[in-house]
Amino acid sequence: MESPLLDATFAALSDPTRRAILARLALGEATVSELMQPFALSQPTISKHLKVLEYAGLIEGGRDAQRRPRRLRAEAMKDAADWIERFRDQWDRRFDNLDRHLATIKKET
Amino acid sequence: MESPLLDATFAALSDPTRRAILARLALGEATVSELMQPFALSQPTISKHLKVLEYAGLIEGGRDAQRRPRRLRAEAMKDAADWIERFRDQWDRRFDNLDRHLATIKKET
DNA sequence: CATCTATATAGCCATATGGCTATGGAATCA
DNA sequence: TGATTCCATAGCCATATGGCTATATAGATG
Repeated sequence: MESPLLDATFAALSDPTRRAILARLALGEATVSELMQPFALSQPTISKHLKVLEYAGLIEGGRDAQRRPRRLRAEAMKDAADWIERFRDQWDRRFDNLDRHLATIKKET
Repeated sequence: MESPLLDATFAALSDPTRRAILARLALGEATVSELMQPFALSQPTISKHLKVLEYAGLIEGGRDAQRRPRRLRAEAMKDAADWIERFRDQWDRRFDNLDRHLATIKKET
């Protein structure tokens, strides 16, 4: 039931800067300087965001000389998507049941 | 690009208690006392969680005498699901491109 | 070696979050 | 009316979060 990683994933997704970073990384690997570029934020602030994303398992880092290029890890994202999907299934079934129930009532009258 | 509601939705989903409450509400309307029942948490704490969920647009409240039954609103959840899905599309396309690229390279050798 | 580039880390600050207790208010019920 | 039930609100506390500046470290380069 409980899932600290899922907690961390949703929390990571709750910030617009981090979502933008993920969107950028969906296009391919990028260095910190590159990721920093679109934002009016300091470099340490970006590094902090990257740490949050890494903690959530959403990205991982490599190394290329002084650079620490980040790339996506899609699995954590999938866990989040799965939770919502399972939720939606349950929700949909509920309406199916309601539909059947209403149909039954209609039949009975 | 920015979306305060999406921020709020993901933030709301990042807490296990709130996800459990949503799962319960997927089964149908429930009062605060009913929602409280599975948890070792005080009533005001549950009310606070409900407020967070309501702020995120994930639930809404009705009234029945002293009771304040809550029910789901699926739309906000859908926004979150949509964001992830659009993300995944982009991500998948990237691999498609990579596949094509590799195929091209292979052809050329 | 000296320096420059790329990034991380430390530490500060203000605000948000998640828990609690205490209290208040509205309906119901005796 | 008075007590009880259901819930909200206020206020406190500890910790987390998101921003910053200043500084440290690692690798490249003159």
